[in-house]
Amino acid sequence: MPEGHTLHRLAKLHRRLFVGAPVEVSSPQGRFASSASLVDGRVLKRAEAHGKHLFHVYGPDATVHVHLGLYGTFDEHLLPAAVPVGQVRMRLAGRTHWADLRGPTVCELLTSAEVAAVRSRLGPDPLRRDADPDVSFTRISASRTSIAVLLLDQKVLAGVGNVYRAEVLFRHGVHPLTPGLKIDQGLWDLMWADLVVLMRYGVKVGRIDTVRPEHLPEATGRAPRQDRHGGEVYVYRRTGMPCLVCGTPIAMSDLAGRNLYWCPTCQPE
DNA sequence: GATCTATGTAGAT
DNA sequence: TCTACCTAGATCG
Repeated sequence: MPEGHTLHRLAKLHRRLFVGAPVEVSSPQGRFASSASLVDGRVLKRAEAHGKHLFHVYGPDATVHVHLGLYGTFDEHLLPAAVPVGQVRMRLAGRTHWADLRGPTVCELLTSAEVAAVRSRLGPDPLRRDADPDVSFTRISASRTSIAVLLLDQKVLAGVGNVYRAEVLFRHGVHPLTPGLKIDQGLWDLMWADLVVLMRYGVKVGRIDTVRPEHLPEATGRAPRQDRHGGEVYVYRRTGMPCLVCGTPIAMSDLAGRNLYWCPTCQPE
């Protein structure tokens, strides 16, 4: 379930469970074994997220960089640790809890300079206090590329994935193929502020809910709950189902290899 | 049990 | 624009 909120939630959880104490780090699967041995037993200093990237900082020259990709997962449990099941890339064991990482796109040990290089390729993250939405707007307003593609470009802004993209475009009545340069500053400021609210909520509850109460199926009697991703949304994966606002069937198409969902009536061209 | 699909990205073409 | 990566839940039969 990895959009930015998932990684920030993990960072928060790992701060609580592991930061400030020595951590046993291993790689039952073996693919991370040599790096794990370099941080095994050291005190975890910080855990933080930038966009969809997670960083476990052990020292100035030892940070574990994790990207979950499409199917990576972390799971955390109370000690004692169980025998590893399946392909566990990295296992952490602290004073009270242990955690397993499976299926990440990236799990690597970096120096602080390498971390800086990774982060320099990321745009502002709506979930970080240091984020400047104008940096995103500068790129968006200079681009003929569609806003739907720009929202997934992690250099433009970091942390938004396919669900938040679809939902924020719906909530602002923006057609996905609108060129970036047609998005004015006022609209972008509203979309950014909305992402901050939606994604902070996602960090808090651990799932993506974007539907206003008055639009919920219970209130409208219009459509059954759509729960495939664990939350309540307007358009994501609701192809052919009636729009919660106007009843028009939700549309889907492929855009740059990703599924795109929108309401043809609420988001006119 | 087999098959399909996906909230992502890098690298090849 | 295409493919590989590599996991789990949903769906099919």
